[in-house]
Amino acid sequence: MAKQGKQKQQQGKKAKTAISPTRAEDYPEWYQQVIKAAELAEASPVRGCMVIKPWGYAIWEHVQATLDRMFKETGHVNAYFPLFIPKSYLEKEAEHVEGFATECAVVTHHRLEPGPDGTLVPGGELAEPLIVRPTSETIIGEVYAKWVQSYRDLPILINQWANVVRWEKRPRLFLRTTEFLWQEGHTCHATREEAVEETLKMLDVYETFARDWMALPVIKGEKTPEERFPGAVDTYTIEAMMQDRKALQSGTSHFLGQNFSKAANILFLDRDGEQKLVWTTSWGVSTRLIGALIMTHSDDDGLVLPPKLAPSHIVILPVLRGDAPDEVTAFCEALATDLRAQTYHGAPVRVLVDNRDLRGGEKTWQHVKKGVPIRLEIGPRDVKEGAVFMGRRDKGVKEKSSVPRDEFVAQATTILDEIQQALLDRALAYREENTRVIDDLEEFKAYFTPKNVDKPEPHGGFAHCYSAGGPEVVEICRELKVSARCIPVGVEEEPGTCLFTGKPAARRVIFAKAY
RNA sequence: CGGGGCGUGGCUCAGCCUGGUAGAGCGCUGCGUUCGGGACGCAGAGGUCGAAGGUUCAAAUCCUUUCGCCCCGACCA
Repeated sequence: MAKQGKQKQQQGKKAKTAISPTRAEDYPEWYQQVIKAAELAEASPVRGCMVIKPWGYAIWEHVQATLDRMFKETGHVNAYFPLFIPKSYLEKEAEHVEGFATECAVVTHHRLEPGPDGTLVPGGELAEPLIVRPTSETIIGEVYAKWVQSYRDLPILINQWANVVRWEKRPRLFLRTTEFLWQEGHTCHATREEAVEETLKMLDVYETFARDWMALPVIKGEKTPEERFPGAVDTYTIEAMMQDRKALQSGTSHFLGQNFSKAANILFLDRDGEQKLVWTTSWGVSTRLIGALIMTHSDDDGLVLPPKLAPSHIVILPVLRGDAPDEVTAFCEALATDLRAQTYHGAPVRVLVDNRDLRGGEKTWQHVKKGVPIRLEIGPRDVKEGAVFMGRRDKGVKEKSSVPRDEFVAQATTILDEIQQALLDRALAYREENTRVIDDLEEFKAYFTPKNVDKPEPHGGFAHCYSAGGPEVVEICRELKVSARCIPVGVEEEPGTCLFTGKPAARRVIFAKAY
C-alpha cells in the first residue's frame, strides 16, 4: 500500500502533463508528441510521406467541406486535372521551372519487367518524362488555352482538390511532407483589374476561414520578391504565429499576371476585336493548416480543437461501474439524441458516446489528448440528479462542473461558440504580446537571438520594421534565421527609413522566424 | 547534399568496449481483485538482434560493405 502510494505520487509528479516534453521544454518534440497522442497522423514506410489517421483526416474533411462551400459561394466550380505533367509543360515558364526543378518526382518508365532474382526493373522508357505535379499551373494553362476563345468564355473560375508532390529535404508531419493534400484554384480573367480583385478576394476567403473556423488569427500580406511564388507577379499570404512565435505561411493567393498565359498561349478575342492574353490567378491551402491548428491551440495536455472543426464536439463518458449501469446507458443515449437534434453552424452537433470497456481515467485522458471540446462524465449520481458533469478542453482538465442536464442541452451550442471564441481570443492575445515595432537594428538582433543557441527556447515574434528590401536586408536576416514574412495589406502608413540600409522605405514589413 | 547519432519483440531501450547463442519497462491476451478519474496481482503470447559478406569451435557483440531512419544546416505550401 505504502509502495503503491509512493509510486502514484511519483507518477503524479512526473506526469503532470499528458504530453511530454512540454512546449517550454522542447517545442518541436512536443509537436510530434501531440500528433501521436491525438492520433492525427504517423510516419509511413515512404520517407517524407505520412499516414493521416481517421481523427486527423476528419479534421481535414471539415476544412474541405467548409472551404468548398465558400469557394462555391464566390462563384467557383470544381474540376480535376492530371497528376502527371509533361516535362516540356513545366519548362515553358522560366521562373516557374527554376523554382520547382529541384523538388520534382519524375516518372520515366511505364512498366516493370522481371529482373535478376525475382526483382522487378523499370521497362518501357517514356519518350518524354512525366512530372508528378508539384502544382498545376502549367498543365491547367495548356487546357485553358483550348477552352478560351472569346471574352465570353471568361472568367474561368475553377478549383481542384488534389494531392501534390514536392520532394522536400526535411519533412515534418503536416508542415512539410513530400506528398500533401490541398486545393488549388486556377482562374482566368479578361482584365488585370479583375484578376487582381480575384487574388485579393480569395485571400479574404482564406482569412475568414482561418479566423471564423480555425480560430486562427492571420495577417494578410504581400510577399517580398524573395518570397514570391515562382512565376507570380504578386504573391499574397496569410501568416499566422505559432506558440513558439515562429510564423507559418498558412495559405497563399497569387496574381500571376500574364506569365502563364504567355507560356501556354491562353488567348481570347476581346470585344474590341483584339487578340489578348488572359490574366490568371492561383490560390491554395493545404494539410499544413492542420499543423497550424495544432501549434496554435494545443497545450501540454495535447490537442485543443476549435469546435467548428472538431470531429466530435462532445464526448459522453458513461461511468458504468456503479449500481445502475442500464440507467446510465439509457440516460447517455437519450442525452446524445437530444444533443444531435441541435444544430451547430449548419450541421447537427457531433456527439460520441464512448462505451469502450476502458477505465474511466484513461478514457477521459484519451479524449483530452484528442482535443474534444466538451467532455461529459455521467454516472449513477448524475442520472439521479438529472445532471451532467462537464469538462471543457479550453479550461483545466480538473476544472469540471455539474450542470443540470436540460440546461446543458439548451446551452451546448452556446458553450461550443464560447470555446471557439476563447481559442481565437487567446491566440490573438498571444500574437499581440509577441509583436513589436522595431526601429533599432541592435534591438532587432537581440529580439531574434535566443539565449540558448544550441537548443533555442521560444523567442522573438513578429517585428514590424521599415525595410527597403534587397540583398543587404536578406543577408542580415539570414544570419539571424529571420525572413520577411509579408507586407501587411490594408494598413495606412507613413514612409520611413530602412532599418537595415538607412535608405528610404515606403512602409513596414513583418519579420519573423518561420517554418 | 554536408555534419552528428541510431538500427535488438508492437513501442522505448539495456546488453556490444572485455564474443559463449536474448533481457527490462510499457503495450498486448487470459483470469482475478479494483473502479467518478491516467489501477494492481498472477499467468501467457511475441525477437533468425536492419541486410550481406568475413574472422572464429562459437558473433547482437569483432572487421568490411550496404540499406534505412532520426537530429542539426542549405531548399520549400
